[in-house]
Amino acid sequence: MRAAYPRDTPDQQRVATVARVSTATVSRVFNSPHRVGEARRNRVLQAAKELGYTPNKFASALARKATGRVLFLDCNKLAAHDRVNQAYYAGLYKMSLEAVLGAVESSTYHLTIDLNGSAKPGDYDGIILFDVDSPEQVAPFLSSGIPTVYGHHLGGFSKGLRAGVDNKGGSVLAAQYLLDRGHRGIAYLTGRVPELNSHKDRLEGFVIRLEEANLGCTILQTPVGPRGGARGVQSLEKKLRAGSITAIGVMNDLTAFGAVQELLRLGIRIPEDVEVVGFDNLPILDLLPVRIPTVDLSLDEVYSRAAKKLLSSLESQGEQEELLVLPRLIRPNSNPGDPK
Amino acid sequence: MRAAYPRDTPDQQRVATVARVSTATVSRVFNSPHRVGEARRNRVLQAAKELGYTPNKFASALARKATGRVLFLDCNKLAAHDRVNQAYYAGLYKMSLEAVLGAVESSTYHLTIDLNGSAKPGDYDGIILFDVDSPEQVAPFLSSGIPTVYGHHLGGFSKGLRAGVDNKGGSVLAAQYLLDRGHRGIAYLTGRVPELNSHKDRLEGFVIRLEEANLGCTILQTPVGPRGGARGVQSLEKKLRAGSITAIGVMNDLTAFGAVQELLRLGIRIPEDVEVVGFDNLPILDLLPVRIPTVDLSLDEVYSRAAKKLLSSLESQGEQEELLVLPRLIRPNSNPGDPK
DNA sequence: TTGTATGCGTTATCAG
DNA sequence: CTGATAACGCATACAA
Repeated sequence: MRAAYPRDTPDQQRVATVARVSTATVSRVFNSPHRVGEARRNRVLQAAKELGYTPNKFASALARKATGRVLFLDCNKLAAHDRVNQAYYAGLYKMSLEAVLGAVESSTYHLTIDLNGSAKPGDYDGIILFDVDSPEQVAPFLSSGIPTVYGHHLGGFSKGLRAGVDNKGGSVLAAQYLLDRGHRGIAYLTGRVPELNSHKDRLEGFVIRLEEANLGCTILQTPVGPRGGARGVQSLEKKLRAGSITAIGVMNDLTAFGAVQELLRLGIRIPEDVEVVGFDNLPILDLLPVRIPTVDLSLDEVYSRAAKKLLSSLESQGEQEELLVLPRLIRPNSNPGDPK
Repeated sequence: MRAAYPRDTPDQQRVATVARVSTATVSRVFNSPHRVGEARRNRVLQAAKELGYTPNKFASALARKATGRVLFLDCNKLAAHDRVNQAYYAGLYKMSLEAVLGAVESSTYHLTIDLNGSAKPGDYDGIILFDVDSPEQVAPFLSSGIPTVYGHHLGGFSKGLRAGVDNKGGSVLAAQYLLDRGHRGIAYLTGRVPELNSHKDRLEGFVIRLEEANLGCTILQTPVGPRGGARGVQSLEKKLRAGSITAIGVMNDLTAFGAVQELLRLGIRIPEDVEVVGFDNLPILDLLPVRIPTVDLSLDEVYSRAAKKLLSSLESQGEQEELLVLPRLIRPNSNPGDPK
């Protein structure tokens, strides 16, 4: 037998009694406050506060004939050879999840997560797609009629509610950093271009900033990951030793990790001889004997906004805006563990 | 105005009609099947299957006067100096979450997550605590009367429903591996002993296995993390070069990472000269130029069982058993990305 | 603007 | 073992 636990949670009726109004008014105060007279509204809010009342989300959803649920779905499905790398991004997932949670928690909706992709639209009032890869991936959700918002690399996407990282802008920051440090011979390790939006945008932003400074850029396409980074450095070795290249921008930290390792192995000092700047702000950078700058995606910001946008579009059909968050540069001397 | 989405989900009434029974009977079939006659039960199951019926969890919770929610709370709060290391464990969190989800999903309960610790018991019918650290941490939950299950390092815990990793057993596997490889001079890097259960158990298991083989063990206490691992190796350098120590067990992979790096830096080859075995099966091991064996916590198994245990104890007050899952050794030649 | 009354899908009580 | 029926807490026509 299922045990019953005393739930002293006050209900709408209690609040209504205390506030000397009807339950309908209490409901209105929480759903369409503007439709309630100020005097009564204040009485209700006061009573609710005193009693510690929170609307029961389940009953709410039931009465509304809605599911009352918002889905958070991890879409991160890359090519098979990238699967192993995904483990390094779990921290970003967790951070994003936390951000979404903060927004949904305070609404009348419940956050539901799905990690294995077995979710059907229709079971949810709203959907948040994490780390989508291609338009085909989002299409079924958008056409389902369920309000959907997705993130976070938006290069090739053009429709629906979406929030993302300004990869181009982030790369501009990275290039800017190297320029400020006085570098003139700069190389860039790119990856899966042009298939991957994020890599393409990052490359573009980097090159653009250098062009603005009337500088060229040695672009090298390498496999993504530590091994690719090492290989990239090997290709550049001559120029690095000759001093014609003194800085390297890398498309992500996983690859930057390998690049740094290889540089050190070759006896090239960082940052004295060569400087490297990464992207993603992955914790693995702390495993290197030297600190390098990187670009933080600000995914918490991205998904917090995404969630809020979705929730507000659940109230009124919103517009199909795109929302871009500018990443922030993490300097090698700053402590990544610091409070933001 | 909130849009209404067509939910063609069949309800209890539809199933009841099709099965020619009352709604009460349908409810019983899904909650206490044994209280329904076989003929009718089959009719109901058949109808439910045809219609694709799933009980509405919200209505269920409402009628039951319960919250209908199960909480998954991340308790991982270590000392400040360890905070930075936590980022490496996000993957384990995600894996555990997925396991819990799988179990809860198919029940009439909803899984709710809380990442910032602002959850109050009483808002939930059941609670799953992830990665608890000390008995004081769980005490308020246990005394709240809400069924609670916690994991996953159970060394110092003695009450309540719990599921955990057999750290001792895992360490035995690690030691066994080194013995099988013919090593006789073996060292062990331990960490925060005796405060941390996991470290204590791992040390114990390792030493016990060596004792059984009539071997001693050079035990070294080092800080946890890459730097600590490097320092440990430095302390052992003479013995390593002399060949009196040819293998090192380490309390976790983060520390093992540093140990391996330092060994290689010293020109000591792995596994030819010295062999290292880690613990936790963290993906960062792939960032090393050599593969080392490690011990996988099987947290998916742990938390899957934990969730099932909790759910069943929600039906009937269960016993306060402890559940221990034996980790599995990951050999350096096996691919960690392989399907289990 | 406000209150009354009804229903949302399910479980639990009670009578048969 | 089974069926009718009353909650569960809330939102929303509808009436006032």
